[in-house]
Amino acid sequence: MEHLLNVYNTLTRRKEPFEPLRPPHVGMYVCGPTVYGDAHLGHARPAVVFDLIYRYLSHLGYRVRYVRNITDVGHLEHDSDAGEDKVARKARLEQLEPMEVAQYYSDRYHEVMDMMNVSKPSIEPRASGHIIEQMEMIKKIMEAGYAYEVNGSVYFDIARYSREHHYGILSGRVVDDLLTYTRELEGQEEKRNPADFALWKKASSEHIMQWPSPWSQGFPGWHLECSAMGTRYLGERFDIHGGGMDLLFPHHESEIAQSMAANGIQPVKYWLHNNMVTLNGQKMGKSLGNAIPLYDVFAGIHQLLEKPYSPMTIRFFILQAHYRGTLDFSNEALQAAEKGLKRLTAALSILEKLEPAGGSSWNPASWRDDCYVAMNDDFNSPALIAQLFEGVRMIHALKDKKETLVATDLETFSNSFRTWVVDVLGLIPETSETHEKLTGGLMELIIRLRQRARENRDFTAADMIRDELARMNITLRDTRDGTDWSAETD
RNA sequence: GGUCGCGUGGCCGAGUGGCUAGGCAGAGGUCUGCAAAACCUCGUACAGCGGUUCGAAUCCGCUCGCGACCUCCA
Repeated sequence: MEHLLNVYNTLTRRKEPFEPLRPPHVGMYVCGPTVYGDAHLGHARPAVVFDLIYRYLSHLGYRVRYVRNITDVGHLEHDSDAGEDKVARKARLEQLEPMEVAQYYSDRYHEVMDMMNVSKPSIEPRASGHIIEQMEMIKKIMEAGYAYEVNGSVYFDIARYSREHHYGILSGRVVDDLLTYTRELEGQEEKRNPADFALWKKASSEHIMQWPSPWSQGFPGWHLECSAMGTRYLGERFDIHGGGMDLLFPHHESEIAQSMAANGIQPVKYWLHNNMVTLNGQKMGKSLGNAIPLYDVFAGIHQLLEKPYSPMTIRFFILQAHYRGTLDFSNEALQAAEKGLKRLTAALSILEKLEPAGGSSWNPASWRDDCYVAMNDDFNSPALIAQLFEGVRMIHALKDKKETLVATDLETFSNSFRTWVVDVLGLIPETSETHEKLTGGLMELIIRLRQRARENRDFTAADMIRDELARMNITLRDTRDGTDWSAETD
């Protein structure tokens, strides 16, 4: 497995050669959605980004176990009703079982992810299904002396932990600052220190989701589920942990602390974080009313959208930016992405029809190598896409016979181009095979009829065919050697 | 206030010491019944001010602007 993949590790704040702990296996854990609402544009980013990483690692030959959790318990609504679970709160409002809500939004999440061709994780564990693992971890942390119980709730003891370990190793926080930071919040009086976080919370009587435990009838703290499920499925130490930058502190920082306390080992070798999404230069947030649900994006029914944007357009748009930079959504930018994607996928079908020549005028292997150079530099998908557009130019040049490739070179180029676009970037015109075959046959017939009309200089008929097809979003292009067609795929 | 990051041509977005990123939009041209596509050519950008250097968008400092996190938001 000779390659030179470098990844930016948040833990060390630098790019490092990627060397898995147990090659060829790679364990990757990514923080998934909290299922109490529909996924919006902000959720699309980590899903697509870590899908890219998963696909690329697999492409390199690694056997990746990709774990992405579903949080269906434990998130507290702190702004209004103190100590109430987000899922529970929504459930009460809609008079549904909490699990019904979680199931509904899980299904909706999966649906939009499928539409964007986001690969399913190898394992998708639910927090509510791993209460036992979480309680076991709390016990270990308590036995090690890093947690204390107050009134049925268990808190992680930051001050104690900081004596032997570095709380802040990931986020760059200074513990002394955290400990002296005296911002008063409700329900803090039980903690020895404001920086301490809950491992287990005693549930109030109206709290719907609760489980029995040695400490109280209650529910686990939020940071715990990822530590417990990551350990369960990937081991005490695994390769990659991903998520949004907003989770860096306190969530991921606390995960490290919990695992260190329970298992005595740094749980993750490479921490990868995707940057945030903005809309028209503005932070995206529910309170600002600009967190557009993906369903609305695909349907184009939001005020801020001029038109619908297809799932593939959103995917492509996300991939056109590097994952560690902020990404700004705007109509102008999305429309540019839409056209660029169209050009890229159109090249894919031209590629299939190319004929080999007697000689090669250039070397596709070096083109392919440049693609690897791009991706090996911390998954630089925008650089890869730039390289693919060079490939598009070449495809057109080959079609026009301005460049040539012998059969073996053409195969190399064709396979490589297709692999990058379809397998690694996951950009795929979503049509079924039989459907494609039928359409192809029909289109061939229509084009032949129109060609006959043109030969008879019956341009009225010829244009009518083209215009009617255009109304069905099918575009005809007359070229020197026949007529091409393409259809919108959204 | 603390920690971290960012500011690139009309828009988006790579690049991190010398060599055209790329996409979209725009202009001109080739092709063409028309159209569309494709192809060719064209903008000489890097927040501001200093400094280091033979040479800086790229390193250093300051200023301005933007953003993330600071108890549960991807």
